[in-house]
Amino acid sequence: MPELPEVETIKLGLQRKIVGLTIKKIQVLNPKTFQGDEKLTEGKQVVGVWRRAKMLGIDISSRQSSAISHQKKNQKSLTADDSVLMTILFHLKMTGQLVYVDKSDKQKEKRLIGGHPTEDMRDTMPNSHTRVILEFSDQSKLYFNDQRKFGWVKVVSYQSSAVRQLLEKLGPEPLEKEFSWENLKANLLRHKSQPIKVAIMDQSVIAGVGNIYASESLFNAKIDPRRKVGELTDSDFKDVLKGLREALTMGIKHGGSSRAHFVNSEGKKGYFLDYANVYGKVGYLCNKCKGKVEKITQVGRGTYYCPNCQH
DNA sequence: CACTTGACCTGTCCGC
DNA sequence: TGCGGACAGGTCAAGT
Repeated sequence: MPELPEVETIKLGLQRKIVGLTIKKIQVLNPKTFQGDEKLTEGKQVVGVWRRAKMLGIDISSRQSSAISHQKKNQKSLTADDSVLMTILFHLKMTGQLVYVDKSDKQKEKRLIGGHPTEDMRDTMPNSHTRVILEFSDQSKLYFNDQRKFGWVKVVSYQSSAVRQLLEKLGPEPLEKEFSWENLKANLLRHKSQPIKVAIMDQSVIAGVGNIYASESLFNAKIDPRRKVGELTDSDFKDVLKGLREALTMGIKHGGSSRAHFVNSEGKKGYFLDYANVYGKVGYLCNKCKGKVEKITQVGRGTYYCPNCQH
């Protein structure tokens, strides 16, 4: 499931809710989902929530409230602040969910996302797919659910080289202003013979793009997903970056994509797919040209595109 | 090396 | 209705 916009949606939700809370304990229901020492988190305070690529981190510190306002500002970079020693790192892979439940949720407010009434799974937590539960000292809980058990939760130290390597091999964040089409071109050209669709899903080229947004981005860019990176012109690279940013921004705006599993931190779906041009639309008529949207397979994954619009 | 396939898991949907 | 197979947002590791 979760690509950049979905993880970003969760991050934004959690930043509002759990920063400042103290962790009482972590309950591990599926040992294979969890790595590290959960005891290290007990009594620690959440000082920040960040996203990098499709990973989400919850920073914890034993230091009291003074650290919080400072930490809230910039959660992306690994700050030099030595009060942040540990982070709880999550990867949701295909079916992971992070659902936060506190007592006030009993009086469920009816909210709309993208004009749609939303479902709410908070009152059915935990369920048969719950793998890890973070319990906070105010009795609220954060549930990590994952039907397929591909996802993971790790308690790690920033000092550990394993974590640094994990984060360092990721490409740049596509929504950062400093990231230019020249950067994108340079990274893509390391994979000249790959089809562009495959190359933009490579996390070392750009961070956070998965199967849905790869298809949508190339539709925006009017570029055929099968074209080899080495054949693209500068104008194409510019279009790819613009298309990526459009798709990812729209994804965040509509609260992510819920094909089957994705829900935000409030247990509610996202509606980007209602606005998708090609993903999941085989046989539908293209919004732009009224031609037929087609599906092909690349590296074993479905790619959707409009042969008439994309060249 | 680059590229492909399989593995990790569970669930749903579709065709026979 | 039942059963087998394909497929599903992601990433590794191993094989060719």
